[in-house]
Amino acid sequence: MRNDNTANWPQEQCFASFKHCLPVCRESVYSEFFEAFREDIKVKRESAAVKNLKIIFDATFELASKGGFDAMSLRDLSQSTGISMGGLYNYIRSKDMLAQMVNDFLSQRLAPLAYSLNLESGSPRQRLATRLRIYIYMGSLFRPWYRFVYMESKSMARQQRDQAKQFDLVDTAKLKEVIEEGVAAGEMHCANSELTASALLALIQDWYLKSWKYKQNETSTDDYANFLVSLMDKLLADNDQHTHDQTGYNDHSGKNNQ
Amino acid sequence: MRNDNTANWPQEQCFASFKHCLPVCRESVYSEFFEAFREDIKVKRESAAVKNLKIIFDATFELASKGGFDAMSLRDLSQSTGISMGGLYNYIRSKDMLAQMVNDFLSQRLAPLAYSLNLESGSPRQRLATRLRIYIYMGSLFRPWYRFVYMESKSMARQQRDQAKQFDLVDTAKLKEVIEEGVAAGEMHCANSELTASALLALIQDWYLKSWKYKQNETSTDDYANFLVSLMDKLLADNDQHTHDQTGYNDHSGKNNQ
DNA sequence: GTCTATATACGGATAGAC
DNA sequence: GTCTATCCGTATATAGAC
Repeated sequence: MRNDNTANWPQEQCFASFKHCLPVCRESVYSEFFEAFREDIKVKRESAAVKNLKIIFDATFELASKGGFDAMSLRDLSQSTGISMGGLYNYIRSKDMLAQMVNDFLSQRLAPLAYSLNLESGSPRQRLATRLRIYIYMGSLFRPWYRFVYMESKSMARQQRDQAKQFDLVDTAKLKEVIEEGVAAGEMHCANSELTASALLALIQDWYLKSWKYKQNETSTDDYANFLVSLMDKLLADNDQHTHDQTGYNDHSGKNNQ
Repeated sequence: MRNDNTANWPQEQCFASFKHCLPVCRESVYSEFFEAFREDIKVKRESAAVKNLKIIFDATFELASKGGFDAMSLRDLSQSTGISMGGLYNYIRSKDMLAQMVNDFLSQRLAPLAYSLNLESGSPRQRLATRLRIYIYMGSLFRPWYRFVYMESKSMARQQRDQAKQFDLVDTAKLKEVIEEGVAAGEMHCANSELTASALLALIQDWYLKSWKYKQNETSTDDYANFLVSLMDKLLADNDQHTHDQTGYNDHSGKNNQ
């Protein structure tokens, strides 16, 4: 369903071009999903399965987003999808597994897609900007998935829970690494790369966590990505003229960080 | 239990001085809580009530932080507190009310405390920095309360849920207002005050949402507050030399914002 | 003021008809 | 492949003893 001039994304960095290069789109995602979980899904006819998977998981995201996954009963889900309780169990092994499927699919199938794009070319500054954009674009495309995993990972088995924290740390570390390459190259300035990377990640997550807010004030995906990149540029600017004076406030920034 | 040179906080802006000026501390908070909910609490002897309220709510925060409020059963809570099921119902009207008490106490009692401090003196830049610090310091003092309300507001009654979003918008608007004063005064530069305010709020929230992470990398409250203020200074710096060039990327920032 | 025992309902899961 | 009917555990909440 997609072309694969995948390796050449950084041509013109906007949401539209990103979608065009990514090998999966919002519409084809449940075909991938079916393939990933063939073994667990009792229904074997692909057309029927894909159709119902979409109904079931879209409804799950909807219901879980108000009240949380734990508050959602399978009876709610049954009613909301029009699929009977017994029917649901042909698509999921258990309620817990339903959550785990979302988590696993996002972390093992969707998120890695982004890394199939070419991330390693260009200056550190360019690579950092590209990374930020990819996170935002992925968040826009698969927002309910990201949101669900962020909000509900705590409800999952210990293994998944630890994994979620691990991903947070890994993502932070990756951003930090590029920042430090930029600093080493003399292209950036940064007093605390750990906290700066953390902040960038927090702003990435805010994009899919507070979609209601950004929808309300009509911030588009490209608006947000552009804002985030320009924020990054300001944070990492190399002007040593430390902006304003510190106006009497004690700045212990030397103590920051590990 | 506290002095009240409340009106003069912005003396030396660090966590220690903030705690000293605030009329409530972590230890006295459940006395305030008891007073706020006298009517709902069947136990009338204050000493016993305050002691058990602390046990009950601290345990609630602990249990809700892993698994979520909805996944926590009152049996869990009973076991964890050493108070019987029947006993618990002398302190709360229902499980739902338990969550609502946290929400109401934070929004009506704790959060307003910060506004008793003097926020209106100084330049816009100073006032903005003071606001950011207050949010961070309040987050450090009452982290479980803030965390709970952020994570569990979706599980509450519609009224509380809408209120939580409302507070987010109000906080954003307040930050935005000060930013725009700074811009008007020629003290700051900002292309999109709405998104900038949103970003600052997201970073404030990250402080109490990801405490595990900041504990792990040994970022202290003052470290984070200082970082956030310096980040703000960079974002709002008035140098029109737009940092780096945009290196081939299309920047639609003119289209940003509503 | 705190406990034990219990009423009542609801949720997850499955068996078996169609 | 989907539905209905049902089992059974667990949850909230309360009544009443001490």
